Amino acid sequence: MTAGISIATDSDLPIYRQIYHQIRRNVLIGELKEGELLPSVRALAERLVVNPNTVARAYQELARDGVVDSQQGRGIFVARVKCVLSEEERLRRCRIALDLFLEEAAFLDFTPEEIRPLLERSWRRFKKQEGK
Amino acid sequence: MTAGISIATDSDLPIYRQIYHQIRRNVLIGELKEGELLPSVRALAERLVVNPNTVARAYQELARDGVVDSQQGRGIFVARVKCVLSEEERLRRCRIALDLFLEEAAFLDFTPEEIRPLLERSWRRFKKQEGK
Amino acid sequence: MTAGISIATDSDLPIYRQIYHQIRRNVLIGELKEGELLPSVRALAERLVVNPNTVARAYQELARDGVVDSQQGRGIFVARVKCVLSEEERLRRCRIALDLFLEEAAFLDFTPEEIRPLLERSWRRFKKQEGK
Amino acid sequence: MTAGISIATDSDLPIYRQIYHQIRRNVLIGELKEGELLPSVRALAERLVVNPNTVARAYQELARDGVVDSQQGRGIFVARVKCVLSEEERLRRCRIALDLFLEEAAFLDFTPEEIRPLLERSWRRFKKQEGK
DNA sequence: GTGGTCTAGACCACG
DNA sequence: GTGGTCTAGACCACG
Repeated sequence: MTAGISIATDSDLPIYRQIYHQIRRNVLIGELKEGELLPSVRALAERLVVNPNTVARAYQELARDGVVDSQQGRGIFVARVKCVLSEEERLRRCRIALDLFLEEAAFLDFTPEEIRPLLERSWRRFKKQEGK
Repeated sequence: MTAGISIATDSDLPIYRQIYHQIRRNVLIGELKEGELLPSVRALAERLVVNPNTVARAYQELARDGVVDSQQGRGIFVARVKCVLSEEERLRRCRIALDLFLEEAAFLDFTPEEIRPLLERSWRRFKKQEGK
Repeated sequence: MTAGISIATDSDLPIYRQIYHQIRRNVLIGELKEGELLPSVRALAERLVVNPNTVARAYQELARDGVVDSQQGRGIFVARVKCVLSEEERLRRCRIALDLFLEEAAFLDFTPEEIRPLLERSWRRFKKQEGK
Repeated sequence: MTAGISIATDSDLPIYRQIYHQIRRNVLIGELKEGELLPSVRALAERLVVNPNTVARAYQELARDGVVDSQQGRGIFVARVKCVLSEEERLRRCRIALDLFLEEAAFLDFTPEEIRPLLERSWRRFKKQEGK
């Protein structure tokens, strides 16, 4: 299901990154199941009212990151089994992402005590991931 | 102390944003103290081997975000009083940052159980902020 | 409509701030409607006979203040939803602006009685804003 | 009395303009009376912990605008009888100042209804001016 | 000395 | 086509 994808014109992320993240997120929370067929580039572009090249680029990066599998002439399928990065790389990237978040939270004057409940709530959405 | 600032030319963040984040982080963890004088635009530009305009832009954004005070003819000082955003905006931005982090963590196959210790450790660095 | 923008080279405000204020004002009085496309950086620069960087800087500050949305590769659109500042900050800034005005008015030997009608007349232009 | 003068390091106004405005304001609200002797450049510079040149410049502009009267060797006195500008110029400058204020207020999402009480309160300070 | 503004012009990212 | 980044370098305002 890609029905939930929406473009925020005021985002600082380029459109293709917004599409990338929303599809990746839907895969990660189990909204999009492994093997599921994604809409064609043209179909999704039409629905989101964006340039087909933009959708194509999002799909391309999703394929590069192993989130989807593009099968010539058949379509684009949810692939995502598991992350192929080395332990070291996984940890490194996780720390970078975590640091960015904490810096922003600190800038916004959030304390750990305030963040904890936000975190708990958001985590629930990703829990489906846990069993894997 | 701004000795730790370093530029990654291969980063997806522009140079001025890298400088911005590194200084902001140092202020938020208390590495740079309120009232402290930052290196001059020219001095930092020379050290980082970037154009003075690039450093000036980073300083400028730090100033508009209330992290530093820029004083014509004197220099740039650490300011950081508190966030001027509305509750609504603070929460909105925190959620965006949190979602970005969690999606990345999920993509990297981290489970909440694995993230928790990383989080606890990283928080400590920002705890100095808490008393405010 | 941005036809009315004009640059005073003898002003104490820098060019990019003049552009900033004139566009912001047009948005606030409803002359520029939400969603409307602004002239491109290059087009406006040519019209005003200033460097494109100068226009870009004005647009950039308008974007960070939520007055416009900048969309990579598409253009810049009128956004203006609402102010994201805290009550405290809104009040603080309003007072600063008010004090500046009243001091100038007093310097010019205006009495409250003289100012009142000027104020009433000028307010009408911003009234469109009120329903929001 | 110039005891109330204070420098805000985080202001976007240069120091000499801050001094200028604070003295001018004190004269306009009657805090500083006509004929009163102001502190010497050196004395005020020492008190405010700023460069004497900075104070000198503020005094110079106050003299140019007819707010103070610098008497060689005797000192600097509050002059201020009345504004010497033409009707046309007074009105023009008042309108510019008013427009700047209203634009800022509108940007901050203030409505005329909210501004009115702020205005009434601030006006009281300048009422001493009224009888002139 | 300090930071702020502006120009000219290159090059890239996005759609 | 669009906006975003960066450099090089001039010149000004401030202290």
